[in-house]
Amino acid sequence: MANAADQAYEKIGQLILSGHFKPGDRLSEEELSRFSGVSRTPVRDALRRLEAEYFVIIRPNQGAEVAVWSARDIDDLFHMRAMLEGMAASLAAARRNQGHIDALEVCVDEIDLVLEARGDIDVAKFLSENKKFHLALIDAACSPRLRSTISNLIAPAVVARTAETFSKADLLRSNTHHRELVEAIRVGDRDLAEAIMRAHIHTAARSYRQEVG
Amino acid sequence: MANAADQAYEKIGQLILSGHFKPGDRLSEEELSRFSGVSRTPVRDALRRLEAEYFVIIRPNQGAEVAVWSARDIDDLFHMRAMLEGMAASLAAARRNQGHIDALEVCVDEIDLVLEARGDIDVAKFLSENKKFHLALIDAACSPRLRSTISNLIAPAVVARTAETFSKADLLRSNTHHRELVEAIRVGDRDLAEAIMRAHIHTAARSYRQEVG
DNA sequence: AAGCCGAGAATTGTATACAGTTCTGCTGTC
DNA sequence: GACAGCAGAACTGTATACAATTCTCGGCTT
Repeated sequence: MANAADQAYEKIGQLILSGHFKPGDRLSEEELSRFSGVSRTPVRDALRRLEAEYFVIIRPNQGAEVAVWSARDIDDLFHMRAMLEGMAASLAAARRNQGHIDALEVCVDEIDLVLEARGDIDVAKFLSENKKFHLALIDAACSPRLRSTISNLIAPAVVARTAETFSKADLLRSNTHHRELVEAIRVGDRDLAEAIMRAHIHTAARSYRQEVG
Repeated sequence: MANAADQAYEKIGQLILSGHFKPGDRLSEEELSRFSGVSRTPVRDALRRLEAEYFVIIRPNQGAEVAVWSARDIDDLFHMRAMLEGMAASLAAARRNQGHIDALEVCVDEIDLVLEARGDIDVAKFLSENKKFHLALIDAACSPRLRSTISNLIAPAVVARTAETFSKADLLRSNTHHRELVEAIRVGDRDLAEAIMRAHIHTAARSYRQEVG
């Protein structure tokens, strides 16, 4: 990481994901400063970013704490993603651009490579490639506003962990969705693209609920 | 305003809205610091917030500039608001809570008071009361994640200025929508509440387009 | 003449010192 | 014994000094 703020952001995120800090725990700026090895200034910067992603909650003059996610919060999150990423898919189909479509295809191929590998699936690799696909789709929508809004929704841990308990069949189906989506975008079918994306997210939500909730 | 960061936030927002800084203009931290009368630290804080609301664009190590809004950006913004505030209306109808419904009603009554006043309509007052209604609706949805996401979309100037060119008939119709919406929430009709809200936002988008675009 | 290069200036990023607020726990009162 | 009130501590918020990066512009090379 280039700058101190990103460094702090990464470190704090890890500390939350790893369970070192649990939901509801107080986050002292000085303590985080020691953990991340940078001063309080970039730590504060990182905390504001994490607040935007709903990782932490900041109360003026009263510091930050790790956000508590209720089942309802997670349902709402998936619903929002379904709508907004559905919109992104629709826009991508409307404003289709060859470069962006090519990028999407590369992502889908990469995910297939991970899934076709012999032995156990590299889940971490799948997750990062999957994230790339979703980011590429947002870029294909050519809407900076939509991009920044969705980015804040994708970052949360809940999302990053969704696939950890997926079966191989689930993962294969997921990438089939991706292929169908890219095809719908290529031919410019907005409604189909949007519908596929919504179904894709709602499927993920269902898997998550079965596993966790 | 209590703290320096809010002060800077308000001042910078005013400078952009008033046209002192135009889209694409560079925003120097030191200059903003002089304008707002606080040091660079809270100015930086304010700039990050304004970035989340897409008022400004920040490039690492290269400073901030006033964001340029294309017609497409504004269309997308309205579309996003229609979906998300529609979702909020739906949730409010599902999770209906008397306190929140009462609050909504107070807002609608307040707006009627503004509209029924003799002489010219106090547009500023209408706008602030209208904003209160939309915020009260978000609260009624009882979804903190949705709340913070929508808040970032409501803040932009484009939205705040939508009603400045409305006719009195438009404003009356707008509040009629509000009343119908509250009624739908009261009886727990999620679909109706969502549909009314979406129509309400799309109506605003149409008026905006006729006037500006 | 066009373009590359580098020193200096200007600006952002970070650390640290200080100010202001909130929290804690004791004390005194009823 | 319960509770209000008040130091003192701990923490967040802000200002300022310093470091690192980027920008500017004159001079040099081709």
